[in-house]
Amino acid sequence: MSSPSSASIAAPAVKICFNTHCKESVSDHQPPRRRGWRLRSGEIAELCDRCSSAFEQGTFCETFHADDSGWRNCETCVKRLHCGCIVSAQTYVFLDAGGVECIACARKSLTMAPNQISSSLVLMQQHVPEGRDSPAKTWRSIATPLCGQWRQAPHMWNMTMQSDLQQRLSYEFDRPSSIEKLAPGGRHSISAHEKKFEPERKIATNLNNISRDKYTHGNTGENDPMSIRKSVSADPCSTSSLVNFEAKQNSSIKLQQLPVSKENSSLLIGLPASFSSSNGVKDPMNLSPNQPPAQVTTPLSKQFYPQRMNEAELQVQMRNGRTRVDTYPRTQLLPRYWPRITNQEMKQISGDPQSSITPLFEKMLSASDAGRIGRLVLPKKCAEAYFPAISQPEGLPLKVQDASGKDWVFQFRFWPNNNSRMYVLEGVTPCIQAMQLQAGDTVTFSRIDPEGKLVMGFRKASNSSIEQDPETHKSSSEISPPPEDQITSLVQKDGSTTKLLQVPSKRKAKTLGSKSYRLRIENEESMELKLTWEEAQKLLRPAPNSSPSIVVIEGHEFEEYEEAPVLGKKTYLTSDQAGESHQWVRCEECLKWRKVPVDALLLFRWTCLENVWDPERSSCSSAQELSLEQIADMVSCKSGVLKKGKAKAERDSVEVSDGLDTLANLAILGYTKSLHKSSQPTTRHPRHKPGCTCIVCIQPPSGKGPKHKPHCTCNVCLTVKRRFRTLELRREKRQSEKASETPAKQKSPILPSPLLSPQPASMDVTPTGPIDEVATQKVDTLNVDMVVDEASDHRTTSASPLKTRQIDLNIQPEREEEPLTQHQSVTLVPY
DNA sequence: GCTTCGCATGGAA
DNA sequence: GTTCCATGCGAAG
Repeated sequence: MSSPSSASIAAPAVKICFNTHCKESVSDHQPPRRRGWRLRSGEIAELCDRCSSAFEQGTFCETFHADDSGWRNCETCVKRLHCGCIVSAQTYVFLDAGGVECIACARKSLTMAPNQISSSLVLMQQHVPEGRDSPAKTWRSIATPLCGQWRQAPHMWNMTMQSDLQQRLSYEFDRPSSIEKLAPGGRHSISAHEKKFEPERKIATNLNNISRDKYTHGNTGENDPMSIRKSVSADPCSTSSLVNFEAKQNSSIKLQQLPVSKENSSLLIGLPASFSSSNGVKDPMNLSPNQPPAQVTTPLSKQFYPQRMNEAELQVQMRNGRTRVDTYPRTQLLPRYWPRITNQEMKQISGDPQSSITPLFEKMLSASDAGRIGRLVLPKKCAEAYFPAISQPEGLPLKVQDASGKDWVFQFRFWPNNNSRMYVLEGVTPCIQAMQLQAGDTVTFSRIDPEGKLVMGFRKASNSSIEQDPETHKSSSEISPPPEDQITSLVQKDGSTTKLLQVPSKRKAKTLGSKSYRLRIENEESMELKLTWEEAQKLLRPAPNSSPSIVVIEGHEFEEYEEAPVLGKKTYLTSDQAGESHQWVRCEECLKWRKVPVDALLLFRWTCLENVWDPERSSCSSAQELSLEQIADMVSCKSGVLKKGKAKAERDSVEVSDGLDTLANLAILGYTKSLHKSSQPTTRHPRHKPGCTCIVCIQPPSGKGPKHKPHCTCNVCLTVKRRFRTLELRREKRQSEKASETPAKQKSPILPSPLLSPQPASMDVTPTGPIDEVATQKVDTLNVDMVVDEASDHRTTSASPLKTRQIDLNIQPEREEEPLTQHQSVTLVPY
């Protein structure tokens, strides 16, 4: 049985209307109006007058396919679309986020955001089988240009397919000799990556078959798309099969910025050239084991392989339409590496219509990256996708322009790592310092074409404070001008600096793992934890509304607080010429410096309104006493002093730093609200100095130090024993006072008491036997858990986040593995 | 003793 | 279970 297509094509003299629902004959003198849709073979379906009219009016499917499956609605205008046949294949596009959109709406979208639609839509149009929705239906539809392509969720399926197609097509069509390698089973290897995406492989395999068919059937055009089309069977309603080449060729959707030769555009749009290792060693990113060695086609690649750029390769580039760096499926990168630059910004940067900027990727600097080691770890996929392939660990120098227009040369190299590679940029310290970047800041890599210049922008971490949830990002019309700190500097090819709007995102916080938690804390502008012990001591304040009790230990009188300390406001102390000391503090609101009494202990977010000592300057509108110079002197002087003494201070404080970190983190983690409350004069404990024997200072750091024997009589043990007894007695007294009014359901997570029942579940609360014995046993291991607990009196309610927060001042990593016995596990509660 | 380099390790995705 | 990557750490300079 011959198909309609073969009938119409093979026997032009006696033509029947291509519409299978129609048996009308078609005149030989075919007027244009009788031409219908383009077949996959490249021919145009020939229709009778009636069908042609229906087609031209866009009612063909409604007329003839009304009962067929595949009807959907345009996501934008809700118009009914038949997605089940080739007739209407050009009237809609698949959306990245799932669903379909009519071509009219798609055009509008394209006008607004050409780049973000082009490739994905075309690819989807081409390759997505019928009825196969995007696997990522939860992704938000791209509604506005400013939502930008970089904010789109990845379309893994689409991307993977693209990658695979790229491999195969570039392999098959770029290489005249490839015919020998197209024999069945001739595929050399299937990567794990491909195995994961078997459907895509099938599609690509079908393409393989097309190609093979092309050759085996003796078509002559080496790269003639038409010859391929002819080899494709034409089933008018089989959009589920293979590739709709016409979708690309005829669609009004054009791939922007893609120089595509007319002849091959339908086949080769989006196909990459590829970098390859200079020595021919296969790079993981090389597209095929048989990939030609040097399809170096990008301007960027000129920087790396100028000698390899020849006319033939340029032709390849032109044929392929896009360069390797352009076409590497960006969505294969982890979202945290997606560059957050919108099309608008790119236009703004490129300025010159002949040039364009291509955001490549970005990376938030880790502590290691920003540290003095001078190595910036590059995400592997980014490095392999956007930087030149390197085969030797030594790598090669890479010139990158920074935001100030200065050129930097980094060594782009890798280390072998777990059968893989770890890519780094070496020698970045000067650049990072010049940009004043630190851990948590983000560097962005982009490329300006046609120069191919690599540019390195940056974004300070302070953006995080204004980051929005991408789920709630606004449409273009709602977007207001960006705050200044959302602007990233980037350098144009002429050296001038262009400011880039950085689309806020919440991604950073999401991608920060626990390992990076400290990093995040460090980025909290308001939480400057990069403190020496002495600095931190000055900043610690008793929790608001907590009243101290006095305890005397070793002759020292202590104020004990039952709540965790909070961080106070950082201030500067100065002395005037008369020798009088002043304390200077900066208002959180107006940033003006105010003078306060030396002994004033201020809130973390102190403002002028709280300047009770100087009514004239208790408003942000009041003038500042200090000149800018004086402020600069004061700050720089103090900072300098701090830095000078930093090494020593760190050494001095190392033994308590862990406890301090924990204290500080604690204050941040759960009690930021406390920071805003008033703080009263704090502990009378003398400043912690070397030699201090307080319970904090005597702790060995992080599990270091000798284990204490059961009958150890050292200062630590004696102190702990004493304190435990004191605390226990006090607690018992308190609890007995409350016993009558507190339901038994109140389980103390802290300490046992005859008045408490049932037995607490917490491991920290399982002592039995005499207090002293328990205390001694606890001291034996010196696993002193300082339970920061509101639970002493009214604080035993479950609502308190403090309840379960523990500070282990004697951190012993191995402790977690040690099962606590009933006797061993007891918690001391220093107040 | 300090810095740099290269690799190893282990937590996170 | 695998891969990635932040960071630790020892060797070498």
